[in-house]
Amino acid sequence: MLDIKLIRENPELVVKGITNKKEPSRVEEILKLDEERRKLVFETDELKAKRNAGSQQIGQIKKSGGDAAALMAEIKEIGDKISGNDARLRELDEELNGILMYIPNLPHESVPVGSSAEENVEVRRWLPEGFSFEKTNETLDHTSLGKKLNILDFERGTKLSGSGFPLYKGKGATLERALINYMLDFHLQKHGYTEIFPPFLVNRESMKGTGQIPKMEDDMYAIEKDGLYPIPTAEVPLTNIYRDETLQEKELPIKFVGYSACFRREAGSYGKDSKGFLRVHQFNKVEMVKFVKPETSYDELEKLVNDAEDILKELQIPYRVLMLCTGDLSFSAAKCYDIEAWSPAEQKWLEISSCSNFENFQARRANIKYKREDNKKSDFVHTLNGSGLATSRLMVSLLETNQTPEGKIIVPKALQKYTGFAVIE
RNA sequence: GGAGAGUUGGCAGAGUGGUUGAAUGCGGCGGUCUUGAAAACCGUUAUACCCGCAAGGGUAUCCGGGGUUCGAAUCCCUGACUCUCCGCCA
Repeated sequence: MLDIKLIRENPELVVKGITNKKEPSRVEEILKLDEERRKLVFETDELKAKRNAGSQQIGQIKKSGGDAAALMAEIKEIGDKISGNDARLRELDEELNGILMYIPNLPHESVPVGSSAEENVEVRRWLPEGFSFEKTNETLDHTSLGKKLNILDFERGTKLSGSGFPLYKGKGATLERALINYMLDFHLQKHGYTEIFPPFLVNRESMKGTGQIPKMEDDMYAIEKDGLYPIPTAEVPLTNIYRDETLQEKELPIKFVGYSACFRREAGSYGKDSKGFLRVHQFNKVEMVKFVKPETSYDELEKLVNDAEDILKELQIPYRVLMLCTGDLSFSAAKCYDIEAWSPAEQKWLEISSCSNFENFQARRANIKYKREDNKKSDFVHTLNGSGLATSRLMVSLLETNQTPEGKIIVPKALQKYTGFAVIE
């Protein structure tokens, strides 16, 4: 949520940011509603002041045994006017809020202006020693490998739940679990995060807090009977941990890491990247979330990306880091780096992590503040999050990069103590 | 699922429909005293919004939302949550 004051005072700046994000700007509408609202608030507050004074007077008259009927009638009239104004005010608030909830965060000034993914900027890439982009005749894709080695069963996953619900089997299941545990331990031990095991279903307020709702509502699963939503990422519970709370400055930065299953409807994306793990409705992800002071959030973003990259380096997975351009930036993000791992069989890069700084956009929605030590005032924190990492597409790259010409999988060294085996054959 | 009790400021806890943003205690902050500290004493101690250059003023907030009333922390309706007992259950 953007600060209404920012919109009021710098409308052209806001319009520019929204336009660069390829979102509809409704700033004119907002300004009009805001003005009407303020006028009405002023008028109504004055009426209320009058009523309060009158009511007190009535109390005094009654106490001293006088007749207050005339004054009571007069004040009642004011009261009726107030009721009318309040009703209109509620309408205005609802309307204004409704629009504000759909206004995206503004891109940071360092973000390249662009209209689509093609204009994202590659900032670096990392390749293991001796790595080659060449695809040999023997290179199998992850679905073939999964079938051949009997570790992935997409067909039966579909039988159970529908397409996009992968089923891992045998060493595949173990490998998946090992990957999750390995990544969690890595961030805990090497990067100093605190582990959270969150609920996988959250209420509507939480979904609003991080910005999934209302804009992306169609992409979310919903359990209507209970008013709950299966989380699309652990970002939602992890960030909402401090919803409606005020933190102390000395507590910051707070760094959480947590595993969750992630559920996404992927509405409207049928047919795109539908093979195997490339686009699924349920996947596993280890997510990092930070609450930081505003002045440090961009440094923290760089560190966050590095934390995610460290995993890939140790797993010897080729990857590149992209800075997203304004047009590809998500609704809530001010700046975002994507990490993409190389898929030898697909011969393309697959997004496996997205690390974003939301500045105070989420903190405003979720009302997460901190008390400053210098002036004792409270201010919104900045929130960040990044996948560290999503397992499904990582699994694609992991299986494909570590296959031998005979179609076996060599488990990366770092994972072996988690899997208990070194080869899948 | 059934029955009951509850939710008040950072915390504990009082509160009769009428100058209650809210007693009291603790904590926090500032000060006096002290070589320093403790103790004691004195003072202070929320948030949001609106008007205003400012000083300042106003409004709202006692779990959320609606209502009754000239006036609601207090009465009514509704939702959420917590606790106790019963039932069911991995």
